[in-house]
Amino acid sequence: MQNCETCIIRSKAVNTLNPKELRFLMESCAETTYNPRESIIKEGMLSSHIAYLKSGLAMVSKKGVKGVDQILKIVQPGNYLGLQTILFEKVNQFSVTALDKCVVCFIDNLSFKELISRNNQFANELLLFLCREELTYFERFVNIHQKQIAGRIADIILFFSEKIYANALTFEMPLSRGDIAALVCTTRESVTRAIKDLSEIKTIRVTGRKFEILDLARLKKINQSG
Amino acid sequence: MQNCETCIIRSKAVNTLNPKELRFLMESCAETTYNPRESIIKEGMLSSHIAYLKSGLAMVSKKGVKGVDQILKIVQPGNYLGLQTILFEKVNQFSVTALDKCVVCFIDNLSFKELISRNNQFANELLLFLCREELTYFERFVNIHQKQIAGRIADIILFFSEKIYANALTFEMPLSRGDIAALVCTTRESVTRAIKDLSEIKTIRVTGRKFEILDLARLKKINQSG
DNA sequence: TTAATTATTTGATTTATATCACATTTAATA
DNA sequence: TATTAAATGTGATATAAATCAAATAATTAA
Repeated sequence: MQNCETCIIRSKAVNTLNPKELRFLMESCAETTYNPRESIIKEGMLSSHIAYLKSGLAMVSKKGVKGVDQILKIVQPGNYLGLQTILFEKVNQFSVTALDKCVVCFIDNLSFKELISRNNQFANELLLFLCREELTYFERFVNIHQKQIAGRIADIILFFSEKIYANALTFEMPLSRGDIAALVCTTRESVTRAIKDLSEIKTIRVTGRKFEILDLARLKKINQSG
Repeated sequence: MQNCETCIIRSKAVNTLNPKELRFLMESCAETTYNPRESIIKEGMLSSHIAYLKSGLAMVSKKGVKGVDQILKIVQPGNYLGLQTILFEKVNQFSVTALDKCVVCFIDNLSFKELISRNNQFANELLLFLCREELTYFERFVNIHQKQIAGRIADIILFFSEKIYANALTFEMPLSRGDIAALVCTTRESVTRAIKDLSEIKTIRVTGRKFEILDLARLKKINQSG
């Protein structure tokens, strides 16, 4: 059993719970640690719990018609993972894989639903969470097709720099070239070439998985212009 | 003021309201009728209401980096339109346009939020609605890149036949060739060509906007195989 | 350390689709 | 009904990116 009362990365939703509800949550909560590349949620498997990422970095992916996995998003600590599956209790509609060492809290579906119907502030926060997520997908959907590969690569480099590594200009990319391809809807080879192109015009410097942004303004421009 | 009490296309969420709450909803509700191609919600404009599609067909679209509008989805009666904007009260993140003659109910944001916090069954139904929507987007996102144009066109023909026109094999397409392009992420010309290709192998017959499915099995196969 | 995988890079080639330019049909308006 | 405008179709061409194939580089296992 976890101590949700002292958890420092509690979700906004959990923050709305009263002491009694929080104890109820604690009693139906279990914490697990994952190594990099370990599967946290497996698409097609029976789902019984909602996952909450306490620490580490994870990715959400889903199989398409060709059987190839596409990465839907990178998840940071403080986010729910299987929220959308509350509906389809039966099977997971996507996979979640650890990129770092990850600490994940699991809450069983039933208890989670119980909290939703008990506390409407809790439900409200979840609503906001889902709305925000959906708008992010809209953005992503609309842009991924209107940009060519260099633009999309610029986009994810900026994403990691800004969103994941707090505006660091140098960072270690947790994704392989193949992962990046699955994230921006292209092939491994095209990712390599796009990175090479961006390097040749001195916008970035890349050695293996170490990424360094040399010309932030230009990178942003490439991201915008596609 | 509308009569929500007798509305036959009430959302599952609204069905959870008690008589008092329903009256509250009615008092903050206004109904408007739109002609085909009329704008119901305009991206970038200040948003103050949540829209609910009572009848007709509408499309949700959003501008990408290139300034080109992409169609995110086709909305059928019984669905909320601006739900995701509850968060960003300021501006609409997408546009909604009528395809048919549409009847739309508007509820002001504040009253809607009030209902969420008053009735947790209401909030719960909205949660389920958003979850279902998100899973649909996942599906769409993952597949649109793994299929080539013929497969995507097959997909939307099947979508209209099955989902919009109750499995009718003959139907009037409410979208122009350009709209279809915006929906499946391609160009007007490529849509024309794909339709021509499908027609030549006698899978469909198309005259103007009249679509007829001749070989359903084959169309489904093309949809699956990409 | 060496061998054996696995990941990445690079070049050559192919292909699906975008783009351009123009013809034709259909719908809207005077 | 004639005139204009908008939507659609069609061919030629260009191009971004996929695919194929093979060489390096980097990990992992023995």
